[in-house]
Amino acid sequence: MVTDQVGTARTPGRPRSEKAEKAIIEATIDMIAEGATVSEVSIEAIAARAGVGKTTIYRRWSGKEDLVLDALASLKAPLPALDAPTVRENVVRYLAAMQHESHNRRTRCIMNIAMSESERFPHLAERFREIAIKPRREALRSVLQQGVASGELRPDTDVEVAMASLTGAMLFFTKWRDNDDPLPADLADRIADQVLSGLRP
Amino acid sequence: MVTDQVGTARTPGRPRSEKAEKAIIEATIDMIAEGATVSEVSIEAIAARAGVGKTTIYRRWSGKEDLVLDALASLKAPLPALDAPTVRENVVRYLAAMQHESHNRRTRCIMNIAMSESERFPHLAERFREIAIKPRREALRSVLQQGVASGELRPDTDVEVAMASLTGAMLFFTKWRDNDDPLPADLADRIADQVLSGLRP
DNA sequence: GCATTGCGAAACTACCGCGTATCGAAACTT
DNA sequence: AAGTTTCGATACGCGGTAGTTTCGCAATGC
Repeated sequence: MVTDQVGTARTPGRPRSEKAEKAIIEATIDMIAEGATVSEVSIEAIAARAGVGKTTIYRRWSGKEDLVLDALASLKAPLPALDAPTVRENVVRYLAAMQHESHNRRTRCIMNIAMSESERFPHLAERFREIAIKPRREALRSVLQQGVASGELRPDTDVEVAMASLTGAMLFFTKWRDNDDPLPADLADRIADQVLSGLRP
Repeated sequence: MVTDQVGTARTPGRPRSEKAEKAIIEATIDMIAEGATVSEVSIEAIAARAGVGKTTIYRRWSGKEDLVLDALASLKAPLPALDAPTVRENVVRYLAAMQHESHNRRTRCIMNIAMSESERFPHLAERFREIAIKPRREALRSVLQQGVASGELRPDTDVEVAMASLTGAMLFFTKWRDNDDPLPADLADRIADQVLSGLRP
């Protein structure tokens, strides 16, 4: 946004506070991560939580959607390294990362929006998948496709269905399990092994 | 609520309109099915849509949450008949029903609440799983357990992981596919076959 | 007929969020 | 020192919703 062009004359007057800007974005992300809908997050609440005047928000963003969009752009999901020699090991890493990050603040934020707001804020949701979802899917897709190419997976494997089975299973556990028991530590292994080996004898 | 005790003296005055009551519940369900959050559904909007005065609503329910709870209780999800001879066929029926009902009004309502509101309205979400989710899960669990007992599935099958892989995969397609292409008609078969057979050669 | 209760509509108070405007103070450039 | 811009705080008008009350009318039992 603000380009501190080196050597160029700075604008006169008090410079905008980076600290305030960060506090605003942090507050926004926090509230969404805590389960608030985009509709429910109010500019007033963000301002209060960030210890900032509303003016400071409106000076930077035109409205709520604009702010949320910027806040989301600041979320960069680190991908796990999928460079293990076997497909199984890479899949386990991927699933374990999913499980581990299901407690993460940013990840919860991502999940909440991706799952709930796609109908109400299609523009937001789309941009959002581009940033947070797509890279991960493509990494997993690549792992599976290489597995097919190398013969480690069956040649007639439907990669899309395989991805859905693996990630869908982990999502199922992390988001919709009935009880509140902690998930088993080896859940990623169990899902990977069972999907890879199948259910039939 | 109202107990028309047979033989007992009816209360004097005009009886409450069943038609109005149904219209109110229908309106509530419709709005949630169309993607509205519980927070976003307003009593005023419900009254307007049902062609009813607000008084008529407050005379019956104490508030929004109370009303939504009753509305949800009226949703009875019909289970597909899982009496086919093979596990595969029963699984396909189950998944096909999921896919088919992903367009259904009531089902969308169920999904929206189960996925989005669990953190904000835990009481609501819990009662809700009891009504709508649990019976289905148990039906599928039973199918898989019988498959293990009969030897059609491996004896070391992890039934919970298997359920997650199957239903998670279908959910993945019906709720989070990237594009808007129609889903393949044989999606249920493909998921079932691949999860049953596994990915390995 | 009369009392009682429910009906839809409307008005009412109370509250909350939006987006704007204004304030005195603070942080910069020149 | 003068001028400019941002700061946080506060107040404003507007619109929307909650929940209550009042109105005139409809439906029932006695």
